Amino acid sequence: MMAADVQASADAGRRPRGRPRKTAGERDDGNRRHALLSHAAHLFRRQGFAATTTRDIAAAAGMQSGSPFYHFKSKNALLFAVMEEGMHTALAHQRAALPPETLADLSPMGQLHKRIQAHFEVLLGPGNDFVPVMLYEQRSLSLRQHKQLGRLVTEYEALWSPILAALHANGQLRAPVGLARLLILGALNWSVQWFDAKKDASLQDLTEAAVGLFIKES
Amino acid sequence: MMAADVQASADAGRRPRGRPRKTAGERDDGNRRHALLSHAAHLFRRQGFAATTTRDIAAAAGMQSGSPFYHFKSKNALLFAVMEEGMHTALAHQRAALPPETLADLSPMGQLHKRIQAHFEVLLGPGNDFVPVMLYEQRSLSLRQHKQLGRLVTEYEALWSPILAALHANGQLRAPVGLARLLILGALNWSVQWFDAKKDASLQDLTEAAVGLFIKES
DNA sequence: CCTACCGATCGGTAGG
DNA sequence: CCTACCGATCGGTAGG
Repeated sequence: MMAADVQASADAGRRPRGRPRKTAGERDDGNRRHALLSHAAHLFRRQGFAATTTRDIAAAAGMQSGSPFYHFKSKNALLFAVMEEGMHTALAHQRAALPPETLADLSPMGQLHKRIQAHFEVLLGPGNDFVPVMLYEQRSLSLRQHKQLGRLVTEYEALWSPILAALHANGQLRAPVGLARLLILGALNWSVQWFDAKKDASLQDLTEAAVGLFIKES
Repeated sequence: MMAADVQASADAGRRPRGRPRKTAGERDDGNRRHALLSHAAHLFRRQGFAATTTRDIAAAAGMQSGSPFYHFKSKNALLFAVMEEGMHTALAHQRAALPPETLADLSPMGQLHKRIQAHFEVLLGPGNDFVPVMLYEQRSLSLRQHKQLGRLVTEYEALWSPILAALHANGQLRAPVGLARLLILGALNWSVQWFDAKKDASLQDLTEAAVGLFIKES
């Protein structure tokens, strides 16, 4: 579900006990590193970046307080890595949900429906803390980090613009395309604040409501 | 524009120089207290609550590091006071923009237009940091604070529901009223993230775009 | 509201 | 990745 869980422990031999020791030739770097990432994402989302300590993250991953800095050069680098993974997940999910070669088979409204559905799935699906962190913690990024992430964000927005332009041309979307995109994505992103997987509506209900809200009768 | 700027220094007599000293009988409590509030709002918005120190706030208000605690019992109490003022401002502005007795003169769509415009004015108008802080820092509230603020939020939402219900009955709003309200307010609130008073559109453009996006032709 | 201060915590590092 | 640690900072308080 969530990007790559690189190689776990391939060599499942007897281990003395206690913490796993890496023997020569065994590389589980990606393993521990990603454990840090995903606990960081969870804590950043719940408490915010500034209110989360590197000790919290280390403890959640079962490490000692200094160990995160073996994998990441700073707390900030950890945040950026979380956000980058969030964007990559979102982009991959959108591309899988609406592959370029199937575009011709769907009406603009059908395409928007797919986009909105995929957006909600990544944003509100179980265990996806990476994207919410990306949306709500950009303030804590350095300027260069912000610019670098901005490239991925632009890429993501570009997936929406042609669809909205077609709807606008159709008369199914009033409002200038640029503002419409910002308002629509805002409506979707804000759902992180109130959507509760238990009560409330399902992701499907949400998707229908959003399409109905934005799109005029054909 | 921004709630109450209680009594400034009524007794504008000669002051020795240096910091103002309160002589017996002179009470400028509200004055300094509100200076703290408004600098806190500004810093909380720019840096986030957790990343802002009480020393930052004190310095911005021209005080020493311990002085904010003379006015507020904790950093958290300061945050709550900022949010409460934010909600009171928003409620007051909505009521002024669409007084109950004028409701009958406007179509549901005209009413929604007024509501959206007033919302943008408070959210994006100059010097209004209180509402953005309220929207984006609720995570840092205690449970009782959150509940107390929740009452004001409910009050605010109640200003929208009848209008949306009327539009729904009219056929001008597709999507269930409850979800529509959440999605619409989300679209508006997210504008804090991207609206730049300089470039981009004006508040007026934004309002037109939002109404056009949500509402079907009459 | 200032002065002077405390205890606790935090991000990060050396050295293995 | 752990151990042991440092310098800096932070929220808050006593006492005036």
